[in-house]
Amino acid sequence: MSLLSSLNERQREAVTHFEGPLLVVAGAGSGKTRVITTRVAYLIIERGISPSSILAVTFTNKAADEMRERVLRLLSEHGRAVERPPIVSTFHSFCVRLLRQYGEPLSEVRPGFTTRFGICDATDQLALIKSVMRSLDLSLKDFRARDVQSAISASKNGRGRSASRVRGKDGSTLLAPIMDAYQARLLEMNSLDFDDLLHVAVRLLRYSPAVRHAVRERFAHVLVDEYQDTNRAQYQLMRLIAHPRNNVCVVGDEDQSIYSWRGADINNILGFRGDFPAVTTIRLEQHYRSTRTILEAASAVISKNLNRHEKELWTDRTRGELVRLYEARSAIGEARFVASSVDSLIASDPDARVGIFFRTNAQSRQFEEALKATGVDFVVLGSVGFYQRSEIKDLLAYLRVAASPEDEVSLRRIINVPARGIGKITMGRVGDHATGEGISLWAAIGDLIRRKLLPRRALSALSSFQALITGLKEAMQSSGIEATLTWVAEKSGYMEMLESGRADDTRRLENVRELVVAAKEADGRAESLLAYLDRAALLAAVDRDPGEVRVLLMTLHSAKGLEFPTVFLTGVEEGLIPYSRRGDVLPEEELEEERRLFYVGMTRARDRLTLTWCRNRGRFQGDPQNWCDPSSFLDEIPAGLVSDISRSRATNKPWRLEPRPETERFRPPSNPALNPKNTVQAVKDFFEQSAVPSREPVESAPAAPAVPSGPAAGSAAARSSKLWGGMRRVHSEGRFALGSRVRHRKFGVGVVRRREGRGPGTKLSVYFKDYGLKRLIARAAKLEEL
DNA sequence: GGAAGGTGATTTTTT
DNA sequence: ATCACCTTCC
Repeated sequence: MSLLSSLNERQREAVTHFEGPLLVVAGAGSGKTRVITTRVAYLIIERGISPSSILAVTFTNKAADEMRERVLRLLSEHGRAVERPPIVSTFHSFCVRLLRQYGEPLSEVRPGFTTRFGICDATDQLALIKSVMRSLDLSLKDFRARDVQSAISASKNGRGRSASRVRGKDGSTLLAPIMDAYQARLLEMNSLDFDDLLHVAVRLLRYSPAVRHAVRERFAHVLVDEYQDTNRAQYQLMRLIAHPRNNVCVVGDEDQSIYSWRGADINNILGFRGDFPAVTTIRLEQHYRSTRTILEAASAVISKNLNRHEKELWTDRTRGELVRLYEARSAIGEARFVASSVDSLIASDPDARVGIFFRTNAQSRQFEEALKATGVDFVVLGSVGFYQRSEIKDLLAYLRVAASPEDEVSLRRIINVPARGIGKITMGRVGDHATGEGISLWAAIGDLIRRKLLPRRALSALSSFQALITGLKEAMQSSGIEATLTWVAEKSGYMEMLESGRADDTRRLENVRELVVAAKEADGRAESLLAYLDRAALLAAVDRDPGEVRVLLMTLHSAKGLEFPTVFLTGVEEGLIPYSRRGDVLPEEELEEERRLFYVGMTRARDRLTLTWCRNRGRFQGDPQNWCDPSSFLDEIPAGLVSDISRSRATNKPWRLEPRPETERFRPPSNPALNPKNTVQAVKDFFEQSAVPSREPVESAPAAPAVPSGPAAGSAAARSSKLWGGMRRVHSEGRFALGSRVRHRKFGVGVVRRREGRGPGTKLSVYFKDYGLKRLIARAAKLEEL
């Protein structure tokens, strides 16, 4: 069978275009990935391009893996075995390879740079920012490290937007000094953060003619998937590599651009023609995925965006079922509805695959619990990534420190984990010494020990740490990754800490075991330690393989690029805008991005799409600011395409709380002529004129005993009504019979109501008469039986 | 000085 | 759930 036979005419054009720039505007479900993979195979088979001189970049490791696999399958189907396959990778991992292989000349312009640089991931970055802020005598209370982090990223990507958010109480902007110090620290420890990977790669290509030449010689064709999500640095990189042949093929869809907060610049796609005047543009407008109903509903939503090319997707698929709407009373009700629907669906259809989408990772928990209760097998993509979990990062940090002791972030991370007597004060002194002598922390430790400049106790603690790392280095020389890892987990006392710890550490122990398995696999591939650490740093949770499981939970962001016969798009009230932005006025740009996100979610569905929401969500229940109603984007879908809203029986009961008055909600002006800048002003005026919705006290308390007494109504404390008696869960050293009375040092007398597990770390649910319903007690409680 | 316990605040999306 | 910061105990 010919490579091209299953393609439509437009797709074939895109595949067979040979030299010169090519822009493929590929709407959702128009066969984008198929075009790009077939094109790679076509270039190799029909045009005789050497596989290894083709570079294809995507945004996620998952997409890269899939593309690589599909290309190789196509090649083998057409009887073409390849020794050196095309390079299919993410921008970031491509940059790492580039810098490790060709990076040497950079040491001339970037002092201290070597090709053994470390990678500073988001968590490391946050830790480093906090450490920098402390050394600048800035309290974390005055500035939020997260804000600084996004401001640094925004600034590196040429967007000053969030810089203004970083202000002290006096209104001063202190971003510049923090950034300078942060960048200096990265340089000192020869580390690159995610943004740097891109920028430094660009810098390398600009600086070194030899490298530039070599890379351009190497890659005859460059292909970029999800082009609408490229930021400036990625764009520059692409141009630098493709120049001067400009054999560059970009495939994208501005309607699916959902990463502007990461610096993705929609103008890269809207303005591609300006940069490559000779470009051939091909539009893929035939939609293969969804039923006509789903496609029309999604198109109706996205057509409200102003900042886009007119584009009309069409399909010859049948109308199919209406888009279903479901309103639950609470988040739990929503989750139960989804779970029971999924349950009956997969019971009746053995081939059913279901995607459950939500806006934020935190929202997945309710669905996990409901699915578990129903007995449905599922996999959660994302949430806290395996390689981001603290126990995993801790152990990898040991390896990093041994591989390069200058890695200050990793050093600080593990120097006192498990606790070995090196506290804040000692570390402060070590830090001062390092700064004073102009040496690294690791060198400072050695120096302090040699010259005996600290109290004896601190010195001996530091010495034992130093000995541990030295021992680790030796272990690393002589054995594989798995053995090294096991060695350090034992010798550092880390395993002991987890094993002797509380009940909630069993999960961590399992994770450590999983890490050891991963290390074993890396050994099996004869991977170097450095390569292993690179991969761990760049691997997001989303990239884990779901295997054969048919029900997948994920955020809308990680849903891009996937498709499911059945999709539940949840939490659509307020048009998906997350809690933290509720009540904020979104600038038009951000509103459009929310709409694109909604669009991405809808167009993942092949046959069945259900939109769900609830009126009262999670811990914000009862807060008038967070009463929800399904408006915004839902209103934009023509009525003929959606079912009537169905509600749970509970929901049909009268509301305990009044819905939020309609007049207090801001609707962005829909006049296309309106300048975004004026819009901001219009928004301000709106809130000046109408009374700003206030956080008035809640009249009826949530379903619970009345509040006996408490702080002023309207405050956070009053909203959560925390002075009830209630069930506490405590981890206990001893075993207590159900119903027995116990005394807690602080909470007084309580009754054991439930017991989970046995032995040390037994979880007890204890009813204390006068304890606030604020949180579970996770630490071992000292209980005595009465 | 360090460790451990306790308290209140905070939480978008990802390489 | 996790973090910063405080108190208390050693």
